[in-house]
Amino acid sequence: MYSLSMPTARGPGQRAGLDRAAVVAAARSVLTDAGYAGLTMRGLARHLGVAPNALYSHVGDKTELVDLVLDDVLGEVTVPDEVSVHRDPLAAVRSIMTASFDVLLEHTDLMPHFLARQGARGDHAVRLGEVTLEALARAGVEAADAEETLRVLIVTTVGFAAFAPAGGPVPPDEIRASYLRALDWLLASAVNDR
Amino acid sequence: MYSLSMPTARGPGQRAGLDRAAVVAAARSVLTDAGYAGLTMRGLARHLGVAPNALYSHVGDKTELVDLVLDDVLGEVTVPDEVSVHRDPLAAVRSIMTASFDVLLEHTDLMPHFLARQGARGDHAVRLGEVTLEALARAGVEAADAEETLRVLIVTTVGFAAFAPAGGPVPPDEIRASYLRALDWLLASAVNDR
DNA sequence: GGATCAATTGGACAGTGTCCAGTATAACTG
DNA sequence: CAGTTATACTGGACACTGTCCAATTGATCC
Repeated sequence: MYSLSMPTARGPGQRAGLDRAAVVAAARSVLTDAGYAGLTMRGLARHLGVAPNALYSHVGDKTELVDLVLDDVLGEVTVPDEVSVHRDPLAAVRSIMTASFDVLLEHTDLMPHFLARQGARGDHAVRLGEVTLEALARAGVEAADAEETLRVLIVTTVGFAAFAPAGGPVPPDEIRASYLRALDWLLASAVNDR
Repeated sequence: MYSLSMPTARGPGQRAGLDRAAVVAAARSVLTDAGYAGLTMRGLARHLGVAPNALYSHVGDKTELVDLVLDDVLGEVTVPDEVSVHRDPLAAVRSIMTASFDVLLEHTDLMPHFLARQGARGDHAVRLGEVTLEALARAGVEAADAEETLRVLIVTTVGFAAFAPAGGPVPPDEIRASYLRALDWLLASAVNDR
């Protein structure tokens, strides 16, 4: 699949059947087993059997690429349906957050980029935010406070995910435990703080 | 001071009177008014009127350089003295955290790097951690829980600082308000959670 | 005063992201 | 179905980046 053979099988003008989704998927794959430092436009192009410039037909920028990967990752978070949000909104919030956390754990490399970009603005991220806001409202958090609470939850989730990479001094499961605890603390105060 | 004139005033071997501290200070200055993207070894060397390689006599790496800048920044946090820690430990914790937050606010660019490095390990950072741990213990947090609480506080502080850059969608003072609130929530739960 | 160590420079190496000008293919139009 | 237009892709380059090596000079120590 890597087309290490046949270095130049295509002349200029000939299509490779590339696709924005394919580029994002490949980037994500490279990212998982080579880390952020290992994600380079040229390397990615090599993996796709394509000249480096070809990527710029589908992605404006490396930054945008990483943004897309990030939202792609976020798309794997299973959002609780209306009824469960209605029945136990606090559990729904907790579920969204922990699910996001676990998904982000697989791409801790992206968290610094996430923060540098001041949060994800992709479709999936937006949807997660909306559902969470709704659940918070149902849980009894005032509309004005809900947005702030959401911000706190996001910062905490992303922050902990950023701290969790395997090579670090603190083992990931310990980080996860700390995260869950912090989440409990925050939610407890958020609903009682009025 | 920038020596834009006299491009090559020195031959090989001649000293420039450079210093590790001077390099760090210059890096910090560049960082404040050009951002992380504007901090390049070559540019920094130019500001110091020195060849790029000269920096490597005082700093092993760009990564190490940024680490040093970070700890230099943290050195500006005023640590509460023993007596105030003894008298009102919770206020001491809050003071350390908010002071750190405010200092980090001036270098939000560094926060992604901070997270990518999984925390600061410099002298100043260590000292802040020790004092905070002591204050937490005095506030009634068990030794085992104190470390976890400290971790939560750090992640929150750094995370919010990372989200605060001026260009962002949310104004900095609003971010700061959210941070203070989150801090209150966390501390309240941390001391009651036993 | 002579030897040793550290700071500095010139020059280079291997990368990086991204742009410009062509070329061939696909899609659209009449 | 023919002709035009938009788009995907390549070759090749540009302007960078961090960092290493060898040579040279200044400071330091005995």
